Amino acid sequence: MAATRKSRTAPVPGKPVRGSRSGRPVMALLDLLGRRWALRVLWELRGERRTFRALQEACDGVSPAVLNDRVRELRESGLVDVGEGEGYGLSPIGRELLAHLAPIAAWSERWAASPSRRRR
Amino acid sequence: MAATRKSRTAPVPGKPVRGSRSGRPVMALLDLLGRRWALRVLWELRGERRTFRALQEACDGVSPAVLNDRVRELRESGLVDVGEGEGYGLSPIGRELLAHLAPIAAWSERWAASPSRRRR
DNA sequence: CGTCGCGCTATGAATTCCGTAGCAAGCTAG
DNA sequence: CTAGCTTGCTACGGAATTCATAGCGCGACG
Repeated sequence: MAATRKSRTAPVPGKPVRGSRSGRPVMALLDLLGRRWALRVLWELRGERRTFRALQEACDGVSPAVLNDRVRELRESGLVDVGEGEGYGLSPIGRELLAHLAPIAAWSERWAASPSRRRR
Repeated sequence: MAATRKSRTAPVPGKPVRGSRSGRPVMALLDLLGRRWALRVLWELRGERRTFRALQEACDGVSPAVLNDRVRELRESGLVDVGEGEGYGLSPIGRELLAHLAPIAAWSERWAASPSRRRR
């Protein structure tokens, strides 16, 4: 079919997702956030809203095809919304998720200095 | 000699990673966790340690090639360790990360029931 | 020896992602 | 009206990643 190109379905809690048939919300989340640029897009929206092109630039020039896929999935899952002339931004529940991601950014600083990060 | 196959390099804080040249730890983390199965592997190790095959089964039969890649990356970044005859498990700092991921699982339950997941 | 489970590799195909180019629509100014 | 600009997004070919399946080498049994 492919109305346009590819109509990949965004992972939605309550339905089976890639890698899990259980339908547990956490599995849908792990699938959604495990896609390339998904976490980064959310991260770059943590502050103010951004237009498509501003978001693309913030994500180090990610290709618009992929960005559009991620943004659509994040909108379908309700984490991101669009406003007329306002660009993209986090929805209320999306902002809740980011609130949990913030301490992880702080953790990553400790991680960077961690001695357990040995290479081999 | 790491691998006969292409040994992809794990993202390491302090060095440029895919999609970001800044070297900021949070970018390395977003790259590391944005790879397929990475979050899921950490999630399945949140409890007790698991052997390679047990971990594979827990992840709905992910292919061993990918699992080995993820596990190697997670080990190189110090989040996961291996014990002789003990299988894979979280390192101390890895357990710190999971502590932050736990409330996100609780959040996902609220997300699943969220009405904002229906609009647009 | 035969068999088992283990960690892990090999391989070819399917899917996803990337980089670049460019279109249609909505301005704004001349 | 026409030219020039920005914005959201699609097209396309090629590169990278992920997938499913088969199977190797090893050690522990019996």
